[in-house]
Amino acid sequence: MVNNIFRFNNYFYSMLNNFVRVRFAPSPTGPLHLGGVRTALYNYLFAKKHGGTFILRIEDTDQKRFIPNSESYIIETLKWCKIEPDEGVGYGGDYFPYYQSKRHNIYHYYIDKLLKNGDAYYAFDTDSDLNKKRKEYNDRGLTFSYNYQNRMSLKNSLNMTEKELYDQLKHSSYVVRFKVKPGEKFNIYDLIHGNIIVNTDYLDDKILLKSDGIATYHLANTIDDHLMKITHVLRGEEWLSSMSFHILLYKSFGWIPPNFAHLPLILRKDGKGKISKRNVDNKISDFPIFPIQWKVPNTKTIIPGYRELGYFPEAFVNMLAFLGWNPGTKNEIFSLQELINSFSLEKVTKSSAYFDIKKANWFNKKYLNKNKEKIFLALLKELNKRSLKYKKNFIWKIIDMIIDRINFIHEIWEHSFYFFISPSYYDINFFKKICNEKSLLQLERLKILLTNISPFTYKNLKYFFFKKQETNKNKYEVMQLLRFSLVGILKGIDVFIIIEILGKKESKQRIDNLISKIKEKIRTFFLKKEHKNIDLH
RNA sequence: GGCCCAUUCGUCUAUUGGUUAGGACGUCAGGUUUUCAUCCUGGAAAGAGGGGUUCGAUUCCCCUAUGGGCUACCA
Repeated sequence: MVNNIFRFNNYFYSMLNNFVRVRFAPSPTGPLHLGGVRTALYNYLFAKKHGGTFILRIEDTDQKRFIPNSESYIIETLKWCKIEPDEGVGYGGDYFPYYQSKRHNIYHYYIDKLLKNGDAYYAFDTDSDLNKKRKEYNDRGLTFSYNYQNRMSLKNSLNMTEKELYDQLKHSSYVVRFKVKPGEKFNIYDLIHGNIIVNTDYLDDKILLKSDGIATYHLANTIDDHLMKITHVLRGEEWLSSMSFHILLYKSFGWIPPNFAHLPLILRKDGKGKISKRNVDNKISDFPIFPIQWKVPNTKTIIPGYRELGYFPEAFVNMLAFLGWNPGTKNEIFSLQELINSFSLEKVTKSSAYFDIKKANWFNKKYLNKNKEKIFLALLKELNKRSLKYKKNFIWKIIDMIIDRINFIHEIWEHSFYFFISPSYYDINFFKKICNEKSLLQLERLKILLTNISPFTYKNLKYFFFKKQETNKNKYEVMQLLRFSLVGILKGIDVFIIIEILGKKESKQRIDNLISKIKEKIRTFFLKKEHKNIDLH
């Protein structure tokens, strides 16, 4: 018989009372990655959607894996994304402390309860004891599991007299394990995955309290979620397997479990598992996985994040939201407020996703127009760097002409420099092609043509080039030469706009520059040739 | 190996028994731009496979395959 009791928990109750409390609970073991930020985002969106509270809790139960600066990294990331917590580490609240490392006495209080009611027991097996067992099982093609089948033959309080137990507790270190009752089948309900049938025969007796006296994630997490009145647990799918065990814990304490929603994972493109913060070190990932830059401790290495790479936080958040969730509309550009308004757990996908950096870039481009002020500042910075002074209006005019050609702010200079400075570099392939007398002649003619054009306006320039010069069969070539001398590459906006903006004098000067460059090249070429001839003799 | 989850164009996804299976990114072609990009128009592109249930399955069930998670005194 399947027990259906956990399907109807406090979900409807909490929704009806507009009382939603969710938590984002990372461990300080390094920087957050894409998946972590998305989990935080969904928690935030869900909380805001229901007028609830978004809590930040630091799960620092593993001292060995602690990495300094993780916490500040997490908070800075949430700030950058504009999804700040209402409560928790760095934000205060009535359910403090929000560090699990500061809640030892709480966990001990509750573990005693479990010990007393027989749902937990002491275990004294050492690492080497267990490793030996694992090897034994492995040699027989089996997997060792500390469970109901063999717990009675292991070193624990279940098969000790009171005196033996007393002596052991006095003299050796111990862990506390949860005692799973075998032979039970029940239903657990996940808001995204639906009903899942659990058979306790497959569960193992998980450790609740480590030998250093610190609670494991499982215990701490369960107690904290209850005590902090968390209504919905939104976390990564890697926790789905532990959910049944967590439900059992709630049951043991006599508590109503919160609602669970296990979010799909973000997978690596190479099909080798979920993304992890370690991917960056191994250079496995083909896309950046950190939201903001991470300074690797004890080294000088700095790994740039999306912020440093030029992504707007709004674009980053928009893109992340759509990776595993979809409102079903055709439009995909959503502000944070729009995301909040349309967010729902029912629309979260069940399956894992592969990340596509090209789509991320497209999202960023879509946010360029909303960040024009920042583009202006970036361009101004480039000009200041070169001690160039231009009127505001002029700079804005250039930005308006260039904005469609870029994806990121930092691309503005390479697409607009030619309005401010003469090209310092010529595209080598095209330059090679035009290193000849014919081009020189054409360039000289161009100069004369420009000299004669008056007034020097876009309209007039176009007229002279196309109408008056219609006998010229090499129009295309001439245009290329003109653009090349002005820009240095065969790219950029309408060449007549460029000339008009540059003016007659500057345009002619740039043609002259190219002429002398070509002459120089031809000269050195012949010199080399002569040397070769001499060498031959 | 065991347990669990998933499976629609290359990628993100829509569709909750009846659709010419829709959109977005990317890609390709054409147009505009005498360049390049933008932009516009159009094209190619998907229900993992096999069984059921049904008048009818992408949708429900089972099996297989594939991918993923968990299987730690890590979270």
